[in-house]
Amino acid sequence: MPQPPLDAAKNLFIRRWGEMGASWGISRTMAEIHALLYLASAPLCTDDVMDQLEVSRGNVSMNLRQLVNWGLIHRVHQRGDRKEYFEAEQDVWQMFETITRERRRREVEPILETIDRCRSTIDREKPSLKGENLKQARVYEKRFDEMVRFFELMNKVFNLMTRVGPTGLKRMAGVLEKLVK
Amino acid sequence: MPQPPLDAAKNLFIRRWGEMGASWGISRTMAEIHALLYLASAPLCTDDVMDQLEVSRGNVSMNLRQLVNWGLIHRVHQRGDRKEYFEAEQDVWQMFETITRERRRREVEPILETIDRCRSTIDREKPSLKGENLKQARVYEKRFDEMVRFFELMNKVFNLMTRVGPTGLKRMAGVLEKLVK
DNA sequence: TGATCCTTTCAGAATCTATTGGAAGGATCG
DNA sequence: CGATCCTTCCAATAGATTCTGAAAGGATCA
Repeated sequence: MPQPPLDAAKNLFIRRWGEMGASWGISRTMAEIHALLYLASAPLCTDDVMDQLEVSRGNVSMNLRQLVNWGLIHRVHQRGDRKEYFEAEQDVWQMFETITRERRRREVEPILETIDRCRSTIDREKPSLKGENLKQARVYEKRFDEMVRFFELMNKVFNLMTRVGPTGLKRMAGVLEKLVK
Repeated sequence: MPQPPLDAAKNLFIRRWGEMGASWGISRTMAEIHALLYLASAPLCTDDVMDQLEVSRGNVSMNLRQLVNWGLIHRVHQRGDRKEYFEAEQDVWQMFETITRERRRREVEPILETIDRCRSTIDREKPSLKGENLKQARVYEKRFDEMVRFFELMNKVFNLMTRVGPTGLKRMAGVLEKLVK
């Protein structure tokens, strides 16, 4: 007994959000659960999710946990009910902050650390190299340094972006627009 | 007969870049090939890649093609040689532009289009709803609108970022830093 | 034209990831 | 305490992705 009109929109959004998640590292189901909770006007419990998305209990449990770990959804206790309920972070900017923070921690930091190690190796070996090898070392140095500089600037910009929020960002967009001209 | 010192750094970077790619939607091998070419001081051919990464010819061929499609590497003809060679885009900012453009096209645009459709559905149905359903409709409206606004602002900011490049961005970081205080 | 060299394609195999469903673990209640 | 209700874990399996290797397709050369 679904109410067709609104559910059509809801399901469409959920499906698309799931696909999008899949092209990130997020599993389709995890993204769908997130979408479902994002749209929900009240917290949902495990069974609600199971019914609406038609996935198993174990699967829902796992993915809810991951979402909680990421900080994209929160556990909510409904008084007078033993079940646990979940609700999504509603503020899109908060979501953005959470996602970029997590992704940077999981993806950017390791690569920066790796490049750092690579740089040290090269610095260490460079004095004893000559000819072709020295040339090669110089190329590596240049590439690594450019990449580090890029990531560090990006890090900074994203930090600032989350701190100034949407209003600040809009103002910033204004400034940039003048720069472009 | 590898020259150990530099290869250690190279291989470390390649491996890490591969892992990172995997946590995006990019296959490990594709990312590794990209890393290999990014570090290379001269264009490489299919066999070079096969040898260095120990993957099959077919695999290399497929992934090179994808990388070319993305615009992350370019075909290069070495005069006096029938083979095709490949070199990576060296400019990190150019890389960034390419990647964000592609990802926005593949990921952000579809979701915006979907939300648009969802919005229309709701607008269309809203007049005929009442009570609980109307309330629900209003919640959906709010959520969708917030999300659209977010993506549109982001789109704008990214466009500007790629247009002003690193120098502009640094200047912008300065402006933002003042805003934060 | 035939020989050579290189690239692309693709079906099947290997590998990796996600999902299920049942069993085990904890709470809370009477 | 046992009964009930809910969550989590996990081994087996289903499903998806990636990779291989061989065959076919194109170029270029003499």
